Amino acid sequence: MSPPSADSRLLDVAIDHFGRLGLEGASTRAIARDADTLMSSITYHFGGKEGLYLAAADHIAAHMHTQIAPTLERAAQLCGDDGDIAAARAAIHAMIGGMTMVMLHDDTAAMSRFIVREQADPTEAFTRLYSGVMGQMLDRLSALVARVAGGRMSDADARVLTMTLLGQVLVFRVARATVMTGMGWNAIGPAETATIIRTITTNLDAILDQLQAGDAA
Amino acid sequence: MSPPSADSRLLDVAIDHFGRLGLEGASTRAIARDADTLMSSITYHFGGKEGLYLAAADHIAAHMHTQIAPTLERAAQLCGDDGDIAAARAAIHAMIGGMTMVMLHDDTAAMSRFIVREQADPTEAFTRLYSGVMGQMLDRLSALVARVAGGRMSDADARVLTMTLLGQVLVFRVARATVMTGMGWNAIGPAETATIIRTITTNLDAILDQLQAGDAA
DNA sequence: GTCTATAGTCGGATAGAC
DNA sequence: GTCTATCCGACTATAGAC
Repeated sequence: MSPPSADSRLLDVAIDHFGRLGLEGASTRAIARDADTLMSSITYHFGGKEGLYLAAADHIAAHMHTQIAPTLERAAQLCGDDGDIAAARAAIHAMIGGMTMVMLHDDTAAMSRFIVREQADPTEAFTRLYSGVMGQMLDRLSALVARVAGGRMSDADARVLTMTLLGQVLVFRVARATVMTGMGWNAIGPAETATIIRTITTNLDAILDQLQAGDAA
Repeated sequence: MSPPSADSRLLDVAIDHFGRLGLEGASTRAIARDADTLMSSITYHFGGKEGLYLAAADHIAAHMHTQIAPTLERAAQLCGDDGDIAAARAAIHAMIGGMTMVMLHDDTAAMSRFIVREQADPTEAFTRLYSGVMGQMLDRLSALVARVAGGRMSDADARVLTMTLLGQVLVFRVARATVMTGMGWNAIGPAETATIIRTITTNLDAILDQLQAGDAA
Protein backbone atom coordinates (compact mmCIF):
# COMPACT_ATOMS: atom_id res chain seq x y z
CA MET A 1 0.00 0.00 0.00
CA SER A 2 1.38 3.35 -0.98
CA PRO A 3 0.95 6.16 1.52
CA PRO A 4 -2.18 8.22 0.87
CA SER A 5 -1.54 11.06 -1.53
CA ALA A 6 -2.24 14.67 -0.64
CA ASP A 7 -5.44 14.83 -2.66
CA SER A 8 -6.69 11.55 -1.19
CA ARG A 9 -6.12 12.86 2.34
CA LEU A 10 -7.82 16.08 1.34
CA LEU A 11 -10.91 14.18 0.23
CA ASP A 12 -11.15 12.23 3.48
CA VAL A 13 -10.78 15.30 5.62
CA ALA A 14 -13.14 17.26 3.39
CA ILE A 15 -15.90 14.69 3.79
CA ASP A 16 -15.51 14.96 7.54
CA HIS A 17 -15.47 18.75 7.67
CA PHE A 18 -18.19 19.32 5.08
CA GLY A 19 -20.33 16.68 6.79
CA ARG A 20 -20.05 18.46 10.11
CA LEU A 21 -20.15 22.09 9.01
CA GLY A 22 -21.64 22.14 5.55
CA LEU A 23 -20.24 23.74 2.43
CA GLU A 24 -20.40 27.27 3.79
CA GLY A 25 -19.42 26.46 7.34
CA ALA A 26 -16.33 24.43 6.60
CA SER A 27 -13.00 26.18 6.13
CA THR A 28 -10.51 25.28 3.45
CA ARG A 29 -7.74 26.36 5.82
CA ALA A 30 -8.85 23.88 8.46
CA ILE A 31 -9.31 21.12 5.89
CA ALA A 32 -5.83 21.70 4.48
CA ARG A 33 -4.31 21.79 7.96
CA ASP A 34 -5.94 18.50 9.02
CA ALA A 35 -4.82 16.92 5.76
CA ASP A 36 -1.24 18.07 6.39
CA THR A 37 -1.09 20.17 3.30
CA LEU A 38 -1.63 23.74 2.20
CA MET A 39 -4.79 25.64 1.42
CA SER A 40 -3.50 26.46 -2.03
CA SER A 41 -3.25 22.77 -2.87
CA ILE A 42 -7.06 22.67 -2.76
CA THR A 43 -7.07 25.26 -5.50
CA TYR A 44 -4.50 23.33 -7.45
CA HIS A 45 -6.12 19.89 -7.21
CA PHE A 46 -9.81 20.74 -7.10
CA GLY A 47 -10.10 24.29 -8.38
CA GLY A 48 -11.44 25.67 -5.13
CA LYS A 49 -13.77 25.00 -2.26
CA GLU A 50 -16.78 24.07 -4.36
CA GLY A 51 -14.74 21.74 -6.54
CA LEU A 52 -13.52 19.96 -3.44
CA TYR A 53 -17.09 19.63 -2.22
CA LEU A 54 -18.28 17.99 -5.43
CA ALA A 55 -15.21 15.77 -5.53
CA ALA A 56 -16.06 14.66 -1.99
CA ALA A 57 -19.58 13.75 -3.10
CA ASP A 58 -18.24 11.77 -6.04
CA HIS A 59 -15.78 10.03 -3.74
CA ILE A 60 -18.62 8.96 -1.45
CA ALA A 61 -20.74 7.74 -4.35
CA ALA A 62 -17.84 5.73 -5.75
CA HIS A 63 -16.99 4.23 -2.37
CA MET A 64 -20.57 3.21 -1.67
CA HIS A 65 -21.00 1.82 -5.13
CA THR A 66 -18.07 -0.58 -4.80
CA GLN A 67 -19.36 -1.59 -1.38
CA ILE A 68 -22.85 -2.57 -2.44
CA ALA A 69 -22.33 -3.57 -6.05
CA PRO A 70 -22.43 -7.32 -5.29
CA THR A 71 -25.62 -7.04 -3.23
CA LEU A 72 -27.21 -4.91 -5.92
CA GLU A 73 -26.24 -7.45 -8.53
CA ARG A 74 -27.83 -10.28 -6.64
CA ALA A 75 -31.00 -8.29 -6.03
CA ALA A 76 -31.27 -7.54 -9.73
CA GLN A 77 -31.24 -11.24 -10.54
CA LEU A 78 -33.94 -11.98 -7.99
CA CYS A 79 -36.20 -9.29 -9.43
CA GLY A 80 -35.91 -10.82 -12.83
CA ASP A 81 -36.95 -14.29 -11.67
CA ASP A 82 -40.57 -15.26 -11.39
CA GLY A 83 -42.20 -16.43 -8.24
CA ASP A 84 -39.37 -17.06 -5.84
CA ILE A 85 -40.70 -14.88 -3.06
CA ALA A 86 -38.55 -16.50 -0.38
CA ALA A 87 -35.45 -15.47 -2.30
CA ALA A 88 -36.78 -11.95 -2.67
CA ARG A 89 -37.36 -11.77 1.07
CA ALA A 90 -33.85 -13.05 1.72
CA ALA A 91 -32.47 -10.36 -0.58
CA ILE A 92 -34.43 -7.66 1.25
CA HIS A 93 -33.05 -8.92 4.54
CA ALA A 94 -29.54 -8.89 3.13
CA MET A 95 -29.82 -5.34 1.86
CA ILE A 96 -31.43 -3.95 5.01
CA GLY A 97 -28.98 -5.87 7.19
CA GLY A 98 -26.04 -4.55 5.22
CA MET A 99 -27.31 -1.00 5.45
CA THR A 100 -27.81 -1.38 9.17
CA MET A 101 -24.20 -2.40 9.63
CA VAL A 102 -23.15 0.60 7.57
CA MET A 103 -25.29 2.93 9.69
CA LEU A 104 -23.90 1.53 12.93
CA HIS A 105 -20.27 1.45 11.88
CA ASP A 106 -18.21 4.46 12.89
CA ASP A 107 -16.05 4.37 9.76
CA THR A 108 -18.96 5.52 7.66
CA ALA A 109 -20.13 8.21 10.07
CA ALA A 110 -18.48 11.00 8.10
CA MET A 111 -20.00 9.91 4.80
CA SER A 112 -23.41 9.52 6.40
CA ARG A 113 -23.21 13.01 7.82
CA PHE A 114 -22.31 14.39 4.42
CA ILE A 115 -25.26 12.66 2.78
CA VAL A 116 -27.70 13.63 5.51
CA ARG A 117 -26.60 17.23 5.32
CA GLU A 118 -27.13 17.28 1.59
CA GLN A 119 -30.76 16.36 2.18
CA ALA A 120 -31.39 19.53 4.16
CA ASP A 121 -30.94 21.67 1.10
CA PRO A 122 -29.72 19.62 -1.83
CA THR A 123 -27.11 20.90 -4.24
CA GLU A 124 -25.51 19.42 -7.32
CA ALA A 125 -23.78 16.99 -4.94
CA PHE A 126 -27.09 15.36 -4.10
CA THR A 127 -27.78 14.64 -7.75
CA ARG A 128 -24.45 12.86 -8.00
CA LEU A 129 -25.04 10.89 -4.83
CA TYR A 130 -28.55 9.91 -5.86
CA SER A 131 -27.81 8.83 -9.39
CA GLY A 132 -24.55 7.25 -8.25
CA VAL A 133 -25.93 4.84 -5.68
CA MET A 134 -28.98 5.83 -3.69
CA GLY A 135 -31.40 5.73 -6.58
CA GLN A 136 -30.26 2.27 -7.63
CA MET A 137 -30.64 0.95 -4.11
CA LEU A 138 -34.14 2.37 -3.84
CA ASP A 139 -35.13 0.93 -7.19
CA ARG A 140 -33.86 -2.53 -6.34
CA LEU A 141 -35.30 -2.59 -2.86
CA SER A 142 -38.75 -1.40 -3.87
CA ALA A 143 -38.79 -3.87 -6.76
CA LEU A 144 -38.13 -6.63 -4.27
CA VAL A 145 -40.87 -5.31 -2.00
CA ALA A 146 -43.28 -5.21 -4.93
CA ARG A 147 -42.39 -8.80 -5.71
CA VAL A 148 -43.23 -9.89 -2.17
CA ALA A 149 -46.51 -8.00 -2.42
CA GLY A 150 -47.15 -9.95 -5.59
CA GLY A 151 -48.85 -7.32 -7.70
CA ARG A 152 -51.38 -6.21 -5.13
CA MET A 153 -49.35 -3.09 -4.41
CA SER A 154 -48.91 0.00 -6.53
CA ASP A 155 -45.40 1.05 -7.40
CA ALA A 156 -45.81 4.20 -5.30
CA ASP A 157 -46.94 2.20 -2.28
CA ALA A 158 -44.00 -0.16 -2.63
CA ARG A 159 -41.61 2.77 -2.74
CA VAL A 160 -43.14 4.48 0.27
CA LEU A 161 -42.95 1.22 2.18
CA THR A 162 -39.31 0.96 1.16
CA MET A 163 -38.70 4.44 2.59
CA THR A 164 -40.10 3.39 5.95
CA LEU A 165 -37.87 0.33 5.95
CA LEU A 166 -34.89 2.56 5.33
CA GLY A 167 -36.08 4.87 8.08
CA GLN A 168 -35.86 2.09 10.63
CA VAL A 169 -32.21 1.78 9.77
CA LEU A 170 -31.51 5.46 9.26
CA VAL A 171 -32.65 6.49 12.71
CA PHE A 172 -29.62 4.85 14.31
CA ARG A 173 -27.31 7.12 12.36
CA VAL A 174 -29.31 10.31 12.10
CA ALA A 175 -30.70 10.38 15.62
CA ARG A 176 -27.61 8.86 17.17
CA ALA A 177 -27.53 11.30 20.07
CA THR A 178 -31.15 10.53 20.94
CA VAL A 179 -30.51 6.80 20.68
CA MET A 180 -27.49 6.92 22.96
CA THR A 181 -29.19 9.10 25.54
CA GLY A 182 -32.51 7.31 25.35
CA MET A 183 -30.94 3.87 25.64
CA GLY A 184 -28.38 4.91 28.22
CA TRP A 185 -25.65 3.57 25.97
CA ASN A 186 -22.05 4.73 25.88
CA ALA A 187 -21.17 3.04 22.62
CA ILE A 188 -22.71 0.73 20.05
CA GLY A 189 -20.76 -2.47 20.62
CA PRO A 190 -21.55 -6.07 19.69
CA ALA A 191 -24.36 -6.39 22.24
CA GLU A 192 -26.08 -3.19 21.15
CA THR A 193 -25.61 -4.08 17.49
CA ALA A 194 -27.20 -7.46 18.09
CA THR A 195 -30.23 -5.91 19.75
CA ILE A 196 -30.70 -3.45 16.92
CA ILE A 197 -30.29 -6.05 14.19
CA ARG A 198 -32.71 -8.39 15.95
CA THR A 199 -35.33 -5.68 16.31
CA ILE A 200 -35.07 -4.54 12.71
CA THR A 201 -35.15 -8.12 11.44
CA THR A 202 -38.23 -8.90 13.50
CA ASN A 203 -40.01 -5.78 12.29
CA LEU A 204 -39.09 -6.54 8.72
CA ASP A 205 -40.52 -10.05 8.97
CA ALA A 206 -43.72 -8.76 10.53
CA ILE A 207 -44.18 -6.27 7.72
CA LEU A 208 -43.31 -8.74 4.97
CA ASP A 209 -45.52 -11.44 6.48
CA GLN A 210 -48.46 -9.08 6.41
CA LEU A 211 -47.60 -8.07 2.87
CA GLN A 212 -47.53 -11.66 1.72
CA ALA A 213 -50.70 -12.55 3.60
CA GLY A 214 -52.52 -9.61 2.04
CA ASP A 215 -51.52 -10.97 -1.34
CA ALA A 216 -52.87 -14.41 -0.55
CA ALA A 217 -56.18 -13.02 0.68
CA MET B 1 -52.66 39.61 18.30
CA SER B 2 -49.81 42.01 18.91
CA PRO B 3 -47.17 42.19 16.20
CA PRO B 4 -44.23 39.90 16.91
CA SER B 5 -41.57 41.56 19.02
CA ALA B 6 -38.01 41.90 17.85
CA ASP B 7 -36.73 39.10 20.05
CA SER B 8 -39.55 36.80 18.95
CA ARG B 9 -38.72 37.42 15.30
CA LEU B 10 -35.06 36.87 16.11
CA LEU B 11 -35.83 33.45 17.58
CA ASP B 12 -37.82 32.35 14.55
CA VAL B 13 -35.17 33.46 12.11
CA ALA B 14 -32.42 32.02 14.30
CA ILE B 15 -34.04 28.57 14.31
CA ASP B 16 -34.16 28.70 10.53
CA HIS B 17 -30.57 29.88 10.05
CA PHE B 18 -29.02 27.69 12.74
CA GLY B 19 -30.96 24.72 11.44
CA ARG B 20 -29.61 25.21 7.95
CA LEU B 21 -26.06 26.33 8.70
CA GLY B 22 -25.29 25.24 12.23
CA LEU B 23 -24.01 27.32 15.09
CA GLU B 24 -20.70 28.13 13.43
CA GLY B 25 -22.02 28.52 9.92
CA ALA B 26 -24.86 30.89 10.66
CA SER B 27 -24.19 34.62 10.75
CA THR B 28 -25.64 36.94 13.36
CA ARG B 29 -25.60 39.70 10.79
CA ALA B 30 -27.78 37.69 8.42
CA ILE B 31 -30.10 36.61 11.23
CA ALA B 32 -30.55 40.20 12.38
CA ARG B 33 -31.16 41.37 8.83
CA ASP B 34 -33.85 38.74 8.15
CA ALA B 35 -35.48 39.60 11.48
CA ASP B 36 -35.55 43.29 10.52
CA THR B 37 -33.41 44.32 13.41
CA LEU B 38 -29.79 45.00 14.23
CA MET B 39 -26.94 42.66 15.03
CA SER B 40 -26.36 44.44 18.29
CA SER B 41 -29.87 43.60 19.44
CA ILE B 42 -28.78 39.95 19.56
CA THR B 43 -26.13 40.96 22.04
CA TYR B 44 -28.65 42.98 23.99
CA HIS B 45 -31.41 40.35 24.15
CA PHE B 46 -29.44 37.12 24.20
CA GLY B 47 -25.91 38.04 25.18
CA GLY B 48 -24.42 36.92 21.88
CA LYS B 49 -24.52 34.24 19.24
CA GLU B 50 -24.31 31.31 21.62
CA GLY B 51 -27.01 32.72 23.86
CA LEU B 52 -29.29 33.06 20.87
CA TYR B 53 -28.57 29.47 19.91
CA LEU B 54 -29.54 28.13 23.33
CA ALA B 55 -32.60 30.38 23.44
CA ALA B 56 -33.61 28.94 20.07
CA ALA B 57 -33.32 25.41 21.48
CA ASP B 58 -35.41 26.35 24.50
CA HIS B 59 -37.98 27.93 22.23
CA ILE B 60 -38.26 24.72 20.22
CA ALA B 61 -38.57 22.60 23.35
CA ALA B 62 -41.29 24.86 24.75
CA HIS B 63 -43.19 24.91 21.47
CA MET B 64 -43.09 21.14 21.09
CA HIS B 65 -44.06 20.64 24.69
CA THR B 66 -47.25 22.63 24.39
CA GLN B 67 -48.03 20.80 21.17
CA ILE B 68 -47.80 17.29 22.52
CA ALA B 69 -48.69 17.81 26.18
CA PRO B 70 -52.27 16.49 25.77
CA THR B 71 -51.15 13.37 23.90
CA LEU B 72 -48.46 12.77 26.48
CA GLU B 73 -51.00 13.13 29.24
CA ARG B 74 -53.30 10.60 27.70
CA ALA B 75 -50.48 8.17 27.13
CA ALA B 76 -49.46 8.45 30.76
CA GLN B 77 -52.93 7.41 31.88
CA LEU B 78 -52.96 4.40 29.58
CA CYS B 79 -49.62 3.21 30.92
CA GLY B 80 -50.97 3.32 34.43
CA ASP B 81 -54.00 1.16 33.63
CA ASP B 82 -53.83 -2.58 33.69
CA GLY B 83 -54.61 -4.78 30.79
CA ASP B 84 -56.23 -2.49 28.28
CA ILE B 85 -53.91 -3.32 25.41
CA ALA B 86 -56.28 -2.03 22.77
CA ALA B 87 -56.16 1.40 24.38
CA ALA B 88 -52.37 1.25 24.53
CA ARG B 89 -52.27 0.42 20.83
CA ALA B 90 -54.59 3.30 20.06
CA ALA B 91 -52.33 5.62 22.02
CA ILE B 92 -49.28 4.44 20.09
CA HIS B 93 -51.12 5.05 16.85
CA ALA B 94 -52.10 8.52 18.02
CA MET B 95 -48.55 9.45 18.97
CA ILE B 96 -46.95 8.08 15.82
CA GLY B 97 -49.66 9.60 13.67
CA GLY B 98 -49.19 12.97 15.31
CA MET B 99 -45.45 12.82 14.85
CA THR B 100 -45.90 11.90 11.21
CA MET B 101 -48.02 14.96 10.59
CA VAL B 102 -45.38 17.06 12.31
CA MET B 103 -42.64 15.56 10.13
CA LEU B 104 -44.61 16.15 6.95
CA HIS B 105 -45.77 19.67 7.75
CA ASP B 106 -43.62 22.43 6.36
CA ASP B 107 -44.18 24.73 9.32
CA THR B 108 -42.04 22.53 11.51
CA ALA B 109 -39.29 22.03 8.95
CA ALA B 110 -37.02 24.62 10.55
CA MET B 111 -37.36 23.15 14.03
CA SER B 112 -36.78 19.66 12.69
CA ARG B 113 -33.63 20.76 10.93
CA PHE B 114 -32.37 22.35 14.13
CA ILE B 115 -32.97 19.17 16.12
CA VAL B 116 -31.48 16.90 13.50
CA ARG B 117 -28.41 19.06 13.26
CA GLU B 118 -27.93 18.91 17.00
CA GLN B 119 -27.71 15.14 16.74
CA ALA B 120 -24.64 15.34 14.52
CA ASP B 121 -22.56 16.70 17.34
CA PRO B 122 -24.68 17.48 20.36
CA THR B 123 -24.13 20.56 22.47
CA GLU B 124 -25.83 21.90 25.56
CA ALA B 125 -28.82 22.60 23.31
CA PHE B 126 -29.39 18.87 22.84
CA THR B 127 -29.61 18.35 26.59
CA ARG B 128 -32.32 20.97 26.77
CA LEU B 129 -34.22 19.52 23.84
CA TYR B 130 -33.97 16.00 25.17
CA SER B 131 -34.99 16.68 28.74
CA GLY B 132 -37.58 19.19 27.56
CA VAL B 133 -39.62 16.93 25.29
CA MET B 134 -37.86 14.16 23.43
CA GLY B 135 -37.03 12.09 26.48
CA GLN B 136 -40.59 12.21 27.74
CA MET B 137 -41.95 11.11 24.39
CA LEU B 138 -39.52 8.22 24.21
CA ASP B 139 -40.36 7.14 27.74
CA ARG B 140 -44.10 7.21 27.12
CA LEU B 141 -43.93 5.53 23.76
CA SER B 142 -41.67 2.70 24.90
CA ALA B 143 -43.81 2.17 28.00
CA LEU B 144 -46.80 1.72 25.72
CA VAL B 145 -44.84 -0.67 23.52
CA ALA B 146 -43.80 -2.66 26.58
CA ARG B 147 -47.44 -2.84 27.62
CA VAL B 148 -48.44 -4.28 24.27
CA ALA B 149 -45.61 -6.80 24.55
CA GLY B 150 -47.05 -7.72 27.92
CA GLY B 151 -43.89 -8.33 29.90
CA ARG B 152 -42.23 -10.60 27.37
CA MET B 153 -39.95 -7.81 26.26
CA SER B 154 -37.02 -6.25 28.07
CA ASP B 155 -37.04 -2.53 28.61
CA ALA B 156 -34.07 -2.14 26.28
CA ASP B 157 -35.81 -4.11 23.53
CA ALA B 158 -38.93 -2.01 23.88
CA ARG B 159 -36.89 1.16 23.58
CA VAL B 160 -34.99 -0.03 20.53
CA LEU B 161 -38.27 -1.01 18.92
CA THR B 162 -39.57 2.45 19.72
CA MET B 163 -36.56 3.95 17.95
CA THR B 164 -37.34 1.99 14.78
CA LEU B 165 -40.94 3.19 14.92
CA LEU B 166 -39.70 6.75 15.13
CA GLY B 167 -37.32 6.05 12.28
CA GLN B 168 -40.20 5.21 9.97
CA VAL B 169 -41.58 8.66 10.61
CA LEU B 170 -38.27 10.48 10.75
CA VAL B 171 -37.17 9.41 7.31
CA PHE B 172 -39.77 11.63 5.65
CA ARG B 173 -38.21 14.68 7.24
CA VAL B 174 -34.54 13.78 7.33
CA ALA B 175 -34.27 12.17 3.93
CA ARG B 176 -36.79 14.50 2.32
CA ALA B 177 -34.68 15.05 -0.78
CA THR B 178 -34.33 11.30 -1.35
CA VAL B 179 -38.06 10.80 -0.79
CA MET B 180 -39.05 13.49 -3.27
CA THR B 181 -36.60 12.31 -5.91
CA GLY B 182 -37.27 8.62 -5.34
CA MET B 183 -41.03 9.04 -5.43
CA GLY B 184 -41.00 11.57 -8.24
CA TRP B 185 -43.00 13.95 -6.08
CA ASN B 186 -43.01 17.72 -6.34
CA ALA B 187 -44.68 18.33 -2.99
CA ILE B 188 -46.21 16.41 -0.13
CA GLY B 189 -49.88 17.23 -0.53
CA PRO B 190 -52.99 15.45 0.76
CA ALA B 191 -52.59 12.46 -1.56
CA GLU B 192 -48.94 11.91 -0.64
CA THR B 193 -49.70 12.42 3.04
CA ALA B 194 -52.46 9.82 2.86
CA THR B 195 -50.13 7.28 1.26
CA ILE B 196 -47.47 7.83 3.89
CA ILE B 197 -49.89 7.67 6.81
CA ARG B 198 -51.47 4.52 5.44
CA THR B 199 -48.11 2.82 5.00
CA ILE B 200 -46.88 3.74 8.46
CA THR B 201 -50.16 2.68 10.06
CA THR B 202 -50.10 -0.66 8.28
CA ASN B 203 -46.49 -1.28 9.31
CA LEU B 204 -47.25 -0.33 12.87
CA ASP B 205 -50.15 -2.77 13.04
CA ALA B 206 -48.05 -5.54 11.57
CA ILE B 207 -45.35 -4.96 14.18
CA LEU B 208 -47.78 -4.65 17.08
CA ASP B 209 -49.76 -7.70 15.96
CA GLN B 210 -46.61 -9.76 16.00
CA LEU B 211 -45.68 -8.31 19.39
CA GLN B 212 -49.04 -9.24 20.83
CA ALA B 213 -49.03 -12.68 19.26
CA GLY B 214 -45.58 -13.39 20.65
CA ASP B 215 -46.96 -12.54 24.07
CA ALA B 216 -49.85 -14.94 23.69
CA ALA B 217 -47.59 -17.77 22.55
C1' DG C 1 3.58 20.69 -7.58
C1' DT C 2 4.69 23.18 -3.30
C1' DC C 3 4.73 27.15 -0.70
C1' DT C 4 4.44 32.36 0.63
C1' DA C 5 2.27 36.75 0.56
C1' DT C 6 -1.45 39.48 0.05
C1' DA C 7 -5.87 41.41 -1.48
C1' DG C 8 -10.60 41.80 -0.39
C1' DT C 9 -14.58 40.23 2.17
C1' DC C 10 -17.19 38.92 6.10
C1' DG C 11 -17.45 37.28 10.76
C1' DG C 12 -18.63 38.45 16.14
C1' DA C 13 -17.89 41.47 19.86
C1' DT C 14 -17.91 45.87 21.92
C1' DA C 15 -18.02 50.87 23.18
C1' DG C 16 -20.75 54.58 23.27
C1' DA C 17 -24.17 58.11 21.31
C1' DC C 18 -29.02 58.86 21.59
C1' DG D 1 -33.69 49.68 23.98
C1' DT D 2 -32.03 51.17 19.42
C1' DC D 3 -28.48 52.22 16.39
C1' DT D 4 -23.56 53.54 14.60
C1' DA D 5 -18.73 52.93 14.37
C1' DT D 6 -14.91 50.29 14.87
C1' DC D 7 -11.67 46.54 16.17
C1' DC D 8 -9.70 42.36 15.03
C1' DG D 9 -9.67 37.81 13.49
C1' DA D 10 -10.86 34.30 9.86
C1' DC D 11 -12.20 33.42 5.45
C1' DT D 12 -11.47 32.41 -0.02
C1' DA D 13 -9.04 33.43 -3.88
C1' DT D 14 -5.06 34.63 -6.43
C1' DA D 15 -0.51 35.98 -8.04
C1' DG D 16 3.93 34.57 -8.21
C1' DA D 17 8.53 32.67 -6.30
C1' DC D 18 10.82 28.33 -6.26
